Amino acid sequence: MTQPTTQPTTYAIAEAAHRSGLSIDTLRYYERIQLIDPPARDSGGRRAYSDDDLAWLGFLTKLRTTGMPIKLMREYARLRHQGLASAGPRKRILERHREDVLARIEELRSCLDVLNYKIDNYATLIAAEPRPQEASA
Amino acid sequence: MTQPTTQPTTYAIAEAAHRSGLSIDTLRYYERIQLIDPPARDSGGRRAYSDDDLAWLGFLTKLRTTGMPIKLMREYARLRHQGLASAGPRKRILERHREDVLARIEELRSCLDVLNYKIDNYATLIAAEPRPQEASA
DNA sequence: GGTTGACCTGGAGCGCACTCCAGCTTCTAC
DNA sequence: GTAGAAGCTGGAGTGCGCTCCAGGTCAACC
Repeated sequence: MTQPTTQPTTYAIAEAAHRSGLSIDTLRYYERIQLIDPPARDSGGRRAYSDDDLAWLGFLTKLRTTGMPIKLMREYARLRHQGLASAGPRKRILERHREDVLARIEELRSCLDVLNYKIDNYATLIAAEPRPQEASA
Repeated sequence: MTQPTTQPTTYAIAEAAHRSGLSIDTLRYYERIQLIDPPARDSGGRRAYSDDDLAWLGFLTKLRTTGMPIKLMREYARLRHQGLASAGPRKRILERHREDVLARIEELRSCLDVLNYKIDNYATLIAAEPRPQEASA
């Protein structure tokens, strides 16, 4: 909490990291690779993240969490700067990504079946076994 | 198909790669890091994968697909060599992993909500917009 | 006014999971 | 018996997404 009492709410990088769940290094890294715009700076040249910045970070995090590659996130970020004109392309990126996520969920679910089968199998095996330590004489 | 007509079914590395969906390099890599046992060799010293080998590869692929780190897969592979005695630990690994997969599915699903929201938003925005090219005079 | 701690920069390093390469052997087909 | 395809080995290289570091600045508190 290092606000100069003038601007409503800005966050030092440590606070922004805490709130976004990213590391300080990652925040600077995201800025470097232009995933986020350079945030405002305070009088001492330190980054001062706004609520909007945090909201964008939050959305980026959703995209990362769902496995969108950073390259594509950059493309999305770039389009964002063009405002409304790029709404179509951005929508298409998200739709495409939604398909990927749905497919991924399906993939995971199908692997779950195998896991369940294997686990059941082990359960049966173990139940059938005489206890390993106290062998039944 | 390079079988000497004696052994029932073995597969050259290219065929094994094709059937497992892994690359030839990955098969050799998995062997190097002891995820799989060295397969049999034919008279010329070439790898000859069995159906059992392929089944194990198939299972490994499920684990990888669901994000199990290779280190843990190695641990699982190691336990496997101890036979029935390690059924308990192996079951525990799979149960733990199942939890991870379920959590991951939930995470993806919750991100989907955000994606859907955003996409709807774009749809509304775009619908409200006068067509970009043929501006309404 | 000196120390402490948060933050700054540019750049190097890292862990993971492959992937590629050079140089060699071996089988197959002509 | 020779060309070409497929496979072999050990080791180096790659792409991704961070993560760490050295050396410096700045502000605040004692």
